[in-house]
Amino acid sequence: MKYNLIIADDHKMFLDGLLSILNSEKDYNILLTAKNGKHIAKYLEINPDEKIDLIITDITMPEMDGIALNKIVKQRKSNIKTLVVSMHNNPEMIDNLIEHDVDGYVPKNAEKEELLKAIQTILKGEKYFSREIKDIYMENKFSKKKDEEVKLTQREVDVITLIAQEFTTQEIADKLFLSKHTIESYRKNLIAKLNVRNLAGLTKYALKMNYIQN
Amino acid sequence: MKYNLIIADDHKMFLDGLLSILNSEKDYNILLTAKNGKHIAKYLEINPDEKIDLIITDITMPEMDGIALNKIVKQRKSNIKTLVVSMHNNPEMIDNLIEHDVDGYVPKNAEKEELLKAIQTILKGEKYFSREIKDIYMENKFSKKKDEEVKLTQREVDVITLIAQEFTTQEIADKLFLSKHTIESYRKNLIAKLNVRNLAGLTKYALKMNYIQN
DNA sequence: AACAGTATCCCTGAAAACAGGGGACTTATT
DNA sequence: AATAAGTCCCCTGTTTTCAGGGATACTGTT
Repeated sequence: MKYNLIIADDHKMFLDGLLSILNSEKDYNILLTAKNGKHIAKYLEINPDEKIDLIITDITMPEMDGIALNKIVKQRKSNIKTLVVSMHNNPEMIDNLIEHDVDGYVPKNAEKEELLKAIQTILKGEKYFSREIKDIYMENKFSKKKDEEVKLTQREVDVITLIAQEFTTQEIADKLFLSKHTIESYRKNLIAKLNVRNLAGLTKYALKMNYIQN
Repeated sequence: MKYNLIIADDHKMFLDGLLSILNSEKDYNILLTAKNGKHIAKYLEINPDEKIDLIITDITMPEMDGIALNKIVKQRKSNIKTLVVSMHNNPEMIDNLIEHDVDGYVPKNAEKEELLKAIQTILKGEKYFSREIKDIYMENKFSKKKDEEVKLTQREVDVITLIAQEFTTQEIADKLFLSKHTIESYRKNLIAKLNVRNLAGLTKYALKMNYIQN
């Protein structure tokens, strides 16, 4: 029985590379390749019952990035594994992905042997993170202790994301179908929670956490 | 007679992809692959008489990047062609490379057919630039006026930098020994000049321009 | 001498942000 | 059953931002 794989990467040549690596392995069947997460999300929606074992995805892609894709996949509790292959190695992204239960993370400059090992490990039901990624993650966790870790709720993330996109309180209220008072409360709480002084601080936090792109 | 190619890319998986594409073409012989420009520069130094037809290179690499490598290759007047394959498409890099007489530029999200076409075209002695790259280059050349409009004065840079650091108007006024009205004027002008809506927009601009670090 | 650009300061008035409270309802955890 | 956490709404004020004006003065260029 072959494993069914899906790959998302907007760099076609990289995709070709991945395909040539995986096609020479007889255990893997590539179901689908896509240049952004949206295609895959749609595919999952249309084919809810198809057996999909693993989605390999880049992080930065147009329309829907790997972080959003992983989130969608993991929210549906469908036992589809996810492996991120990326050249980005910033701690917040890694943190975000691990918190959303990604199954593995391999940098793009890894050897193909490592990629194959990662895939095998994940398909066995274990996690696989490259040494480099683990180091970055740990380093980040240790230095976080100083600044006392803050965790935002989903709603708070929604609000700060919109704030950082330059929407006014009233506009955000309209978008989320809430009262403007509520949004004001959220902003107030966010400023207190994140220990910043104003919009500028919230915006920088949102950027650091990759809630928005710049 | 086969063509001799050299490839430089620090992403090994991408390198694998490129190799698998080129190995299935019988006209090309891969002399060397390297994960940065320095290895190649050294190789050229040691083997000054070897027939090398084309160097395919990424831009961002550790130690010596593709821009520096291209510069070295083109300075020695050795008739070695250079093709850049990159995911970066910022106008300044493209400009720089074209000025240093690179022979071609293909984005990493191009199809493999386009890559092969680029290689063939360059080996015939012509230049090859993807439509996308040409567009960015032209857009940049023609819109110089627009850029000048968005140029900030030193004082404006001072103010936006402090704004993005979460200082209030009064604090900025104190720091710069100005009236708070002046700072308000600057903020107003900045918002108009940069075509943003509020503090969040200014903050993002300051980050993009590296006036502040995040 | 006229002009463009920059830097500085001021005004009004409306809109938004911010500080610092309270309360109610839902869901998850203990 | 009690508690905690999260979401949502509201109030009273004060401060700040923001839009749209105008004004003076210095500098370098034409």
